[in-house]
Amino acid sequence: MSATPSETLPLACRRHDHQSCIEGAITTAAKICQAKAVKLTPLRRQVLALVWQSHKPLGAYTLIDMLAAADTRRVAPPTVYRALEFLLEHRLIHRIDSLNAYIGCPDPGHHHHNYFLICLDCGIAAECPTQYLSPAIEAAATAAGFAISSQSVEIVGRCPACRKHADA
Amino acid sequence: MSATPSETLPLACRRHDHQSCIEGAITTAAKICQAKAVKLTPLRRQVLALVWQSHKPLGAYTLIDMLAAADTRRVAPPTVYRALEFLLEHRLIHRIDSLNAYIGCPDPGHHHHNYFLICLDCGIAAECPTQYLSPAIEAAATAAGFAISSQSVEIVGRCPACRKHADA
DNA sequence: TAGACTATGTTATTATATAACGTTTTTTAT
DNA sequence: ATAAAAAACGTTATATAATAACATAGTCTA
Ligand SMILES: [Zn+2]
Ligand SMILES: [Zn+2]
Ligand SMILES: [Zn+2]
Ligand SMILES: [Zn+2]
Repeated sequence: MSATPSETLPLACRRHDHQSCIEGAITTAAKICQAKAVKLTPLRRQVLALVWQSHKPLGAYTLIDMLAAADTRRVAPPTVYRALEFLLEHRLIHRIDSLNAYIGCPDPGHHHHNYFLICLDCGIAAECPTQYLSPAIEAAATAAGFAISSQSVEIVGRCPACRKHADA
Repeated sequence: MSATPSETLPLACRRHDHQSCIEGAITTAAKICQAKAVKLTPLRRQVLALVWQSHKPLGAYTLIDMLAAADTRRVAPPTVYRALEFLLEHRLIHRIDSLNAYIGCPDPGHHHHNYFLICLDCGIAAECPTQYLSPAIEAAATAAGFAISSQSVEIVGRCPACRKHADA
């Protein structure tokens, strides 16, 4: 395995202060919602925080269980799906189609696409920088005469950390 | 809209003799299965033919309904899912994660990835040539230190034919 | 404060997929 | 040819993901 400069390693794959991931995500979300004059209600905020509990995508029903564990109240599916819908609409989270799961967006301020690197060992999903992929996708669509409306890339493999373990 | 040379237009988007798509797919599948010494049973062949009824991805339960309509016998989900699993395993079909649906592979002989252009108007899904995307995806994964195991690109938009209608 | 609107609660249902086990058919080994 | 094994398919039940339809509560505005 060739070394990868640590600056290019996805944050999700590096040791980091994850608490500040969570706090930053909530703070940013609050700002964005305020700017848009939409409401980040307690429920929506709580679901966002739960989605951010790790860098692993979580399913809707897992979130329901987590809500139940946190609150001693069990919400029904529509409740959490509505919160997810809101968070998706305002691009605060992404949906990973191949996993039926949801993950926090680390950069909701800037419009970008659904590009993910997903580790089949540890389950983390890291957003994939746009620079390599976006031009290629546009070229492919243009060549075929398609007008792009949305796009998604899901690369499944083994993350740097898990590769190290596997090698050892 | 800029003109696209018709040679680069996906077959799915052009007028064509679709009967020969179906027949070609079955013939090729039969050859591949023979070469691998695996069995393209009547059920598997029938599911493959149904998947190929159009260039639109079909869900498993739609296939069950189509089997029922064709045969006056209704198979249970596991039956069709097993056939789909076989066809997926031998790369005779692809799964479109964003649609929970399945589509025939026009070139099962050559290993390639799950790259699709999907029309949100007419529903067709065209395989996307590898040349633009594959290097970009490899570059993105390498930069992040990921070892790729599988990859999928789903570009949703409007196909050339539907763009024409929309323009008119 | 009435009316409109938004958000959440509640119940039921739909859609997608798999587990577990039984039967039939095909293949392989004797 | 026949027994054992494997593969394919049938059947029932269930898991998992998502939404429809309607009720209630909170919020904003006129
Ligand atoms: Zn973090
Ligand atoms: Zn990993
Ligand atoms: Zn065709
Ligand atoms: Zn179309």
